[in-house]
Amino acid sequence: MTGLHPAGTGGAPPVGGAAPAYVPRGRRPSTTREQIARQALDLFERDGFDATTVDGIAAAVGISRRTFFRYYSSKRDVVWGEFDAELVRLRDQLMGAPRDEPMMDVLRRAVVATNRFGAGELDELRIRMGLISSVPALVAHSAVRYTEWCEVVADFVAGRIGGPSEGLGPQTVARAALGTAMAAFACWANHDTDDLTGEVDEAFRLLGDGFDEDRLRISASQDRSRTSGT
Amino acid sequence: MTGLHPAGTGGAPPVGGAAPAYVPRGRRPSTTREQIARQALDLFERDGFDATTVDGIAAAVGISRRTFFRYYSSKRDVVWGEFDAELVRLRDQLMGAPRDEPMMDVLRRAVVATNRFGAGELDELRIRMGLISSVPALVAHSAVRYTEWCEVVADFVAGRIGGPSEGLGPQTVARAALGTAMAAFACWANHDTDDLTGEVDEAFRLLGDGFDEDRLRISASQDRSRTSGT
DNA sequence: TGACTTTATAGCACTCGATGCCAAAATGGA
DNA sequence: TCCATTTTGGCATCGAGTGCTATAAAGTCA
Repeated sequence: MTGLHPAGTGGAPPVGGAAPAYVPRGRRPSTTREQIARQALDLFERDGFDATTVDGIAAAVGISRRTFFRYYSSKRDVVWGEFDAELVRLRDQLMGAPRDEPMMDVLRRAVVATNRFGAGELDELRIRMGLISSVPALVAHSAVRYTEWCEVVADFVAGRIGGPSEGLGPQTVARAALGTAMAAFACWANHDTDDLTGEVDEAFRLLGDGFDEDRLRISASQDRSRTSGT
Repeated sequence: MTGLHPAGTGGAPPVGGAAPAYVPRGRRPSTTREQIARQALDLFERDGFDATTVDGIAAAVGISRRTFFRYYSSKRDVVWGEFDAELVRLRDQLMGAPRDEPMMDVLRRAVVATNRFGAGELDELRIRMGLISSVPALVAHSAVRYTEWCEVVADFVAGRIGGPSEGLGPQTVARAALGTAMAAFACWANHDTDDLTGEVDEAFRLLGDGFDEDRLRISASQDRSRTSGT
């Protein structure tokens, strides 16, 4: 069985050296966030997000409804997985960039870098993103989750151009960048493209060019040739 | 009393000419959307959005809880008022622009035009936008409402550059434009600026310039001088 | 082995938003 | 007065989410 403490499967607690290794005490958790997420995503795919009840998820996992809410604070949050960790990565990417690299280049590279996933993760990610960008309840919730994302970007922009991160400039860049990333994700999740980072990269280049019309036409015609041709 | 049929206060039904004037039949509505909205916004301001219950709103208006949901399909929707009408205006503005005017200029002018309000409306609008951009439940719901807005813009962009409106280009422009508009609104609603259209105009100019760093610095320094100076 | 502490869980009661259903009230017309 | 029409109100129901409490499972220490 899975779902035991990180220490192992009922073995002796780690006693070694001076390292303050965490010794688990008390009753062991009967499941994990990952286990719940897998079950829930299966049900979401099979029955739809709205038709799946928390009771149903809990029953499928073998826990009580009340326990579910101790692992995830809402049904919506299940779809988001470990999003918080990605915010940290984004901030690191943005703050770690050389000061002389153009701001929008840093932004593009950072978003691309934080969205590089292994082939194994892409399938599940596509399911998650497909849900987030199509189920109304999740579309709604996304605005809340992405608020933190915007704050990270706005802080970065404010650090580059001066002034408070609440100013019009940083806020506009942050929200426009968010929209750009969301568009790339939605296109990737709902269409037949395989290249997520490519979509993100392209979208941010369009943004950085101020959505130059000629540039957009070229991008659109490449889309067409890639979809129909070859 | 207000809240009667458009025809008047119990007067004779309009019988004139061949015009298919709507003759009201059946029981008269006991209130209006506007009346409910006013009461609700008062309560939202006084007690906060979450602390205000639908029962409370209904009681304040003098209707039943069930009737409330016949006027607004959710508590959140009250804050949005007659948003649908604005979508029509936006589409008209975009589609009515001359073909040789640059795309991003059309977009900027259209958004500015649809957000020109009289002095009398601005106070209530500020309350609405303040709620929408700060209360989590409303931030969430905004994503759903703004989806339609994005579709209008994406259709316009697709018409300009060719290709489907679901393509990466139109979707990216639409969502980035939405973010830009949202940032301008939030800055106006939460800060001390009076000039809503000015904020929107400036934000879209920044976007159209591809968020040029020098341009952003100038904008930020103007912010500072306007806030502190004079 | 038997307390004792710690941690996770289950179950219950409750609030609130939202929906479906049906009876009752109000209105104009025949 | 009876009828068709429309709005309203009340009720029952569902589902998400929360607070509270008792209990189960684990390690520790004597």
